Amino acid sequence: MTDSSQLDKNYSPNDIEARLYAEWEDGGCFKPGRNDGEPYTIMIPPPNVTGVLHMGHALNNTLQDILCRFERMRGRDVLWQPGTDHAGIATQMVVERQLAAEGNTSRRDMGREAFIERVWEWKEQSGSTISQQLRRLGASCDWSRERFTMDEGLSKAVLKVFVTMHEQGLIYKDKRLVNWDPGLLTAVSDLEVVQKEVNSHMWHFNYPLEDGSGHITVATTRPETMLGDTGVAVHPDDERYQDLIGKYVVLPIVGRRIPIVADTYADPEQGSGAVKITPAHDFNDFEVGKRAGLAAINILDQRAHIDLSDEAFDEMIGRDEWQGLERFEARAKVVETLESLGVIDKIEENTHMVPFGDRSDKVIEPWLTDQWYVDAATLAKPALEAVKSGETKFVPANWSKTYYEWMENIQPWCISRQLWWGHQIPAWYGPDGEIFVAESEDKAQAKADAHFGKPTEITRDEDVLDTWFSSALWPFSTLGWPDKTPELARHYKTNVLVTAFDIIFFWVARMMMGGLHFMDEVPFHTVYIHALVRDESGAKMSKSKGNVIDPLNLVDQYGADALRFTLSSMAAMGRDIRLSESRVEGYRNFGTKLWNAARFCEMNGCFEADAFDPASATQPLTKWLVSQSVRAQNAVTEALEAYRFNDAANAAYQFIWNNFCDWYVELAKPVLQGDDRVAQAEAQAATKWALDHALRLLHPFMPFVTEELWGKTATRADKLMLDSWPTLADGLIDEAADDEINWLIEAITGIRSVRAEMNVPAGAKLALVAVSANAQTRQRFEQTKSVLQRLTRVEDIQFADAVPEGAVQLVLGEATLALPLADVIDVDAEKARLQKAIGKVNGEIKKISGKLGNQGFLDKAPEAVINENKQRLAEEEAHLEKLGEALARLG
RNA sequence: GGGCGAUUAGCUCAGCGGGAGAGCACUACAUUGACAUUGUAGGGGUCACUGGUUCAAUCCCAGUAUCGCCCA
Repeated sequence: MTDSSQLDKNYSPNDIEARLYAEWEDGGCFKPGRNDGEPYTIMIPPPNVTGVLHMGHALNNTLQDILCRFERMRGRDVLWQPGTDHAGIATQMVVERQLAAEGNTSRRDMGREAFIERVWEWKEQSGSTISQQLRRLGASCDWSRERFTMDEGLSKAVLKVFVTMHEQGLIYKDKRLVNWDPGLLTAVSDLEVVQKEVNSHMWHFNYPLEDGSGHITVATTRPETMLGDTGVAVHPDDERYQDLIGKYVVLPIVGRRIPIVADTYADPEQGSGAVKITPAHDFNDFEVGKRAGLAAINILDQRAHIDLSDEAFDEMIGRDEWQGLERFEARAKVVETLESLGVIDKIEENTHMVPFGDRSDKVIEPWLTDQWYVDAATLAKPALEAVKSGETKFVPANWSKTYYEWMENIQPWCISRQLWWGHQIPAWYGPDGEIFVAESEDKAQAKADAHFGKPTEITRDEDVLDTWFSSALWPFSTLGWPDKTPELARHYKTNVLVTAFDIIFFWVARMMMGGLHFMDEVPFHTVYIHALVRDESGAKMSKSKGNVIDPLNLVDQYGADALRFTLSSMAAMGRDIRLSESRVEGYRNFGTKLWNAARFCEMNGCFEADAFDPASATQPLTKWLVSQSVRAQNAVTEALEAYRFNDAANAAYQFIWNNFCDWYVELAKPVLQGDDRVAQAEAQAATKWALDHALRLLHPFMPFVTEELWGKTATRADKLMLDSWPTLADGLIDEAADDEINWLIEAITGIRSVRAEMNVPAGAKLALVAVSANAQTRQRFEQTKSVLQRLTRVEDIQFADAVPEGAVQLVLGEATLALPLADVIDVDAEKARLQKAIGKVNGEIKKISGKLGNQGFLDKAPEAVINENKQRLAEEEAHLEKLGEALARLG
């Protein structure tokens, strides 16, 4: 046969992907509202606008796209809402770096307005990187609805939420310790702080007792903070210090008189058991200070330089020497000074955890400032309840524990940031500091004028809100809230949030709180938590380790489909994914396999075949194909419904490669290429039908190659992505046809196996003698003769009552298949082969009969299990007998 | 310290109360047959260890060891 195919010999993803994506997008295929199906909605976890696609995004969005394409084909009205968040700190840093590189003025020189204008310019030029990259993965989001957290509409939502929550007392201003980044000069969230192990020292200081009766030794990793010490704590039960509680020490250098207090925070096992308390510069000390009524004295400015301008230092001798020292210089000076005072007990090597800003890599300072807070504990209650009651379900369920932990221990959420890029806080201050919160300056002015009884000048709070404040509103602000839009009514609550576990705190928690408070309904029905993608050796991918695999690089090399399939086939629940490139290569080959199966169809006239009605198949092989199609469809569907992406992908893979390509196509060749026109027509129709079925089942995983083949294999009314998901009835499964084809497969495999084991040259044609075959087996041989001969290189099939001399024998059901090999056979090798088989069967028999000989088993095991074992035993015994006979014949 | 999880073939991982699986790698054979980005066949496992529950444990429970992650 000549290569008559219109299809190229190989599938070339690079040529095809961009074109198909444009066709989908331009054709409006991603938009909701194409049908009146039940809505299905997924909100993308908005990537950072400065972000570039990494493996985590690739997995996350592949899974979302699989769900969207699956549900779209099932007739749901799908909205996958895309967009990005404005990433306050990250974006501001990017632009500031750009300014610096250009040798331009800093943002402070430039002024707020000009700077923000500049950020918007950057956003217009570079802000759509990740959106473009998601397109390359095949993501079927509705880009016409793309949103950005700084959009006008979303900003309106932010204002409304802030003002409302302030009125409700859920947003307030407070003076508390925050994580202060002295590099970026802003408060940052707990989640933006990374703890790193640092080799340093533990310094032990002797603080002299005020009464001159001695000293108490305190240990610290941060000597410089001693300038702000306002107490020393010991454990109330610590016998060593019972008489010291309530006494005072005199703080060296400063001269401050500070009390020794009892507090369980002091750990008797740690160091000396006594701990210095610096409430203004340590989170734990702050709590101790509150309990013991100790003052909090701030000793650092915003850059973390020493600032002793607090009145507590008014009496201090030599205060000026310290003023303005950088914190680490101050540390050295404190140690040096204490040394000269002779109050250092000892200095030990010590490794401990130090907080660093994840963006700035500067050591974070707990710092006492005025900030805006959300009363997260109050909002967390309904959010917690919603998961406990099952209104929102975590998949896998054990992640709900992580969520509970977080929600139950939630702290007030600091939402103000000392940045310019972001939503400026809608709060204005009167001359006396009175706060006016309103959605616009006019309204705030009106409030102020009313308050003061005359026109009064007000100034706006300089700070902006945490990016997550606007992200928390994402599931409804993107749908038009606070306006009552049709989209909001139709698509909230959303069906599922797909995200990684490290984002549970960022996303899930905050969106749950926001959604419940403002929509009175949870934002998602289900939260699906997927794995983290690691490198081949299991390490988290990071730039500093240099083990980052760029997903787009893999897309270039192997195609988006191959990457998507790899990720989904490895996306088992609750596990990490170790990505290896060979796996991606393997699934690229899978795409090629499918492609060539389509070429085969074309070359065999299947493209022009009539429509096939699976219910009216007549040939066992076509019936078997239908059965396999039904089983594959059920397996993929059930797995996707349960978010078992790996099972779904593997079911599709197995159907296409093993069932369709390896067996069906091979078995159908004699029919497709034979003379029986009726059988041929049925086979052609069935082949085409099954190929379409395969394209549908595989589409969510490999959208490009399936769509391309869909278009190439027939004239279609519409795109595959808009076609329907198969829903074949279970009744189409034909057990009898399955048995027959399975028998055939077993026969072929058995004969091939014997040939290979006996080193029969691949080209050698053999004769086959079926001994003691019953009527059904004889009939099967007659029916499948041509394909059996073709696939096993058997020339002739005969039936006999006795095994001929010098034959290799294999047992198939009640029959023994003999391959006369008189001239080639190695009797010893054949004996060894049969003995090995006998050994295997004997092992099985021993195991099963052991079970059946156990009275407990017979009494307590379910009847079905007992019967199954009895049947297996009978089969194995019959098999053993035949093998024994075969061995005996060899003499 | 609190929590979660892992340990199954050389590697990466599924499975999970009743017959140990996949992909890759490996070995042998096959090259004008849809496809060598292939096909056929094969080797390879005390399912970490120790107890317990059960008629039956890779699977459930407890403990041990090793490794990971999250929170403090």
